[in-house]
Amino acid sequence: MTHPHPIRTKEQVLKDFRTGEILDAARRVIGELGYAEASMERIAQAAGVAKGTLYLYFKNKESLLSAAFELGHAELMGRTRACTQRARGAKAKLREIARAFVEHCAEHQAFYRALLEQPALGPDGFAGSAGRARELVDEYIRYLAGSVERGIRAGELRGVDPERAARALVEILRGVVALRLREPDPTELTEDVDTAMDLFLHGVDAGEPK
Amino acid sequence: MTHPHPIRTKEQVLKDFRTGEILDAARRVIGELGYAEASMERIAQAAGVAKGTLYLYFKNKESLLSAAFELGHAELMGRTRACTQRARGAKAKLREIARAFVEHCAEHQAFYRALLEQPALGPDGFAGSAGRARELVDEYIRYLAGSVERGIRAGELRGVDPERAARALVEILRGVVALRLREPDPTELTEDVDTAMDLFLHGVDAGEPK
DNA sequence: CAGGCTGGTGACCCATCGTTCAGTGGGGTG
DNA sequence: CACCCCACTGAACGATGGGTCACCAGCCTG
Repeated sequence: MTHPHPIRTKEQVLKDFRTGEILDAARRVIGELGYAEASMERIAQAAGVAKGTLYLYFKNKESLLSAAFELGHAELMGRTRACTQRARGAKAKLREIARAFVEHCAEHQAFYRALLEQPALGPDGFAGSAGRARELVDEYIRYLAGSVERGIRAGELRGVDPERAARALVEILRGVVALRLREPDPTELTEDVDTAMDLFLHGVDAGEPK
Repeated sequence: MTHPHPIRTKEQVLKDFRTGEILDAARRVIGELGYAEASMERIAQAAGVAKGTLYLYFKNKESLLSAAFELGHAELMGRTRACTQRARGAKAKLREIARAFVEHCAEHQAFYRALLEQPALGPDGFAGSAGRARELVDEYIRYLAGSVERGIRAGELRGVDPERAARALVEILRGVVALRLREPDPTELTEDVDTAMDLFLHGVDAGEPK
């Protein structure tokens, strides 16, 4: 994504760099102030540029925010794919994925609150980038559903609807993240993830392990 | 709630009536347009009064919206309590509660999207009524946790953390509602609730029924 | 070094929204 | 019938925020 072609030097590189800086600033601002308070002015300030400069790199606010979502999504997907490859067995994979999800959300703080709220939002939600955000969430859920489905075929998980199960897992994790964001540091992250996975797995597990 | 005292006639009754009309209008507008688009102007329009009139009944936007949340919450709690009394056994109770929840959300359409999104919102979320909304959601969750706890003591449910389990259930149902609001009429409501409860119960059930 | 080109600037424009308040009209009272 | 009272109105106001554009400065070129 950073190197689509090894050609185009100088201006292009600089442009990409500035774009990245702005997107990072946007995520920071959204994370700290919440979506509603994330004005173009504040984002520009956080990025150390003037408001007008944002419009040299993005058509408007909506496209800037969409790009910010896209970036966060790409990072999460990368991490998730790594988990899938690293761990052995469907249950272990899902547990790793859950941990990665909660960690990723915690790292980017409240930025993901916005993303997590999105799937329920209405006609245009905020500004119109809701549509894209929903697609990204759906893509993530479909990816998890794939893991669930393979687990089912391997006989490791019960024969549930993979997509609904994946959605339920994401919703549960969303709840965990929401709670963790609200309260300073209630319990260890691992413990929260374990509890959530215990609840989830016994609704999906094919049977008692022994 | 409608009749705190049988005294105070005329003005008071009229005032209560207008207040109710405005709150209904507010819920309608929030439901149809989403929270971000729910301006005082639109709410006034929907209620058939002038914008200024709203300020005769509510101090400001925040208190109006808080009152609207309060109303919806009271309705949901009433329905939920009825379910708790009607059904026999923890699992049956929870199933009824789940159905009532999804139905109630469906009836008030997207209004509950806003409420459901709330728990994850940031410092002040929108306008500041987020704090109150969070409290209401928490109260609802605590109520469910009570049902779960009694189920555990009765040996009907596994010994999980009641509050976390209740939260997980609400989150799962939230996902169901979000999906139903997004797509016209994917499946029968009962089926969705059953699927969700199947996923949830097998994570809480004390053991195989046979 | 002169001149233009280009990325960056921030004051400005306009729309929107929450909130206010001087005015009004219709129903109740004497 | 005249008067007043007050619920209601909606124009107006200040604040805020997205988007624009005339201007500026630094650098490359000739």
